[in-house]
Amino acid sequence: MADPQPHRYKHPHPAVAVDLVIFTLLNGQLQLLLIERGIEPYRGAWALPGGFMRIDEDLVAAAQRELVEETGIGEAYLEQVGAFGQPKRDPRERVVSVAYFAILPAHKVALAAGSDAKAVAWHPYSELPELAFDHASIVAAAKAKLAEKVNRTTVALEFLPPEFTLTELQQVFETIRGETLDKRNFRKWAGTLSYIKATGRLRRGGQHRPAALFKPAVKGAMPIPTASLEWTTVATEKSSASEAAAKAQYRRGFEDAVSAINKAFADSSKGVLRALASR
Amino acid sequence: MADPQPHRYKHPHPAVAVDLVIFTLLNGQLQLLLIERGIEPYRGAWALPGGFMRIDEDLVAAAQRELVEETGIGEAYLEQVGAFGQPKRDPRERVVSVAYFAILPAHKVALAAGSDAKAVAWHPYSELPELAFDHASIVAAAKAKLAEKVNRTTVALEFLPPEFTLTELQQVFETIRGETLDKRNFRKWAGTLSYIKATGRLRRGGQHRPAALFKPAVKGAMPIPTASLEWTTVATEKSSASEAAAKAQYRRGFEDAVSAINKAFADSSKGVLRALASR
DNA sequence: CCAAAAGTGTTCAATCTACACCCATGG
DNA sequence: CCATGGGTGTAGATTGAACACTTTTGG
Repeated sequence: MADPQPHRYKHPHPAVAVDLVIFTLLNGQLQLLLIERGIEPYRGAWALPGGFMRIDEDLVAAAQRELVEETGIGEAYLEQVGAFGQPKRDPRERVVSVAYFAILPAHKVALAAGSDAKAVAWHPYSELPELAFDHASIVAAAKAKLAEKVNRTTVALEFLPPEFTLTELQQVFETIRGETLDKRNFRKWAGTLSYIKATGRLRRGGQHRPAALFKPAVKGAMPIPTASLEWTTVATEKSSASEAAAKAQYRRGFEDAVSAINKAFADSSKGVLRALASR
Repeated sequence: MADPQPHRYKHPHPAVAVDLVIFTLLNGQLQLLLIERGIEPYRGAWALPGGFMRIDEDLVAAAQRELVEETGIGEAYLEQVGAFGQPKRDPRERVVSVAYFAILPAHKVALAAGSDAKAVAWHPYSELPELAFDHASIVAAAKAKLAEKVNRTTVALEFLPPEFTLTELQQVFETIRGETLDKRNFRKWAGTLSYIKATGRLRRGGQHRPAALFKPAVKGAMPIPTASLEWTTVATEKSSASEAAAKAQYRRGFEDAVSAINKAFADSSKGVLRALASR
């Protein structure tokens, strides 16, 4: 009863943790949520939010639970990045970590910051501090993953509020791809997308012409292939038929060298968007 | 000492297993290696080869070890598919499984079969039996992964011997993509690939014109992006500079519904090869 | 009337796709 | 000489990429 270590196994078992790479777009920059560690090891270093999987909990449920704990937000795009399991990645105990990446839309980010007593902060992806454990590798893999998917699925919408302008959509692509896109080509291409549609409403903002508002054409957060109308239709049917399975999973990248290759890879792929890059 | 369960933890720990989806091309079909289970649960069912990760062993090392144990082959392309961790996926104990897929070249497959006392057999992907556990999901995810990568990296070469003809290369693409390709377009495209080069030698086989032989242009098994020469060059430099990190990792697909979407996805992506499909 | 972002078309280049016949060999 | 797979080019369609000015609003 009072045994401090009541769980016994014939063979040694590793711990299984879930780490989250939570992306958002803030101030025109791709940012991610980090936690300052209050305990050893790596006390004072920044780390990805995460925690141990419970023994009766699905991996993705653990990721979702962590997301809620850190941000207060339960509805967000969540996708597996992969498993990271080098023996010495955690000096205390053998830990296999399954990384997920999440996307928070900018308009919900206010809620997310400071929901907890711990030191939690958004950091621009381009100016990350040194990270604890192997979290730099995880982040690199998640970013590669994100960059690839944004061109070929609807995940860009996950960064945006329910109504958005084409300029905002363009900024999502520009920020994640890290390059500027030609406005006319972008809008021409956006016009072919079946996953957004005009609301007919306008947003009147600053001292300039009001912008037409768009919204996702499909309800639900399931990111779907972009390219052609047929496929989009197929995917849509499927996704409504299997709402419960709606966590697409994905994994790419490993160490810095490999993720550099992966970056080249993503860029060189004939993504739907490649046409849009301007000089 | 005689404690049958000497490993104790404060919190319950899952077991971590590694499962392998071992692909090859045999008789013009994509096939994968399955093991007939001799013990409960799922006794008599076919399952993916796999086993538990050792406590001091890297995940990928565990995968490699399993690969050698099952096939006797240590050198093969190996890539992470992702982590599968539903609570009830193994009825005995909580098991989180990290799946890898491997590619064996046809000319080594003879070695692979029957290397063990267990019932081991190649099964065509198109006629798989019922699989134990959630292995059907794992296989679907691995296949989606494979189909996507074959269009955008050099993994096709992993199916082939060190020297091969363009027809053989075309068959790899056709088999994995599940469609026939136009010979002239394929060869035109293959001519632009920087990752293969002609050996100058010929293979004289049946009663027909001899075929020119090609070989991989880059040594080492690291699969690299295809699209443009620049990127290929970059990737090549990187890959030789980081031989140790040469296990690219990747994960996509989850359950049948999602992997169906993923299939649509892969097909709809403007892959390098799309031009080659004939009616 | 001025600043600021929204919005809009055309042209040229590159790649995609479809399609049919001759070639070299072994038997 | 014939059966078999190896090998080759071209034209039309589609998509990619570059490029600059007008419109509408708020202040």
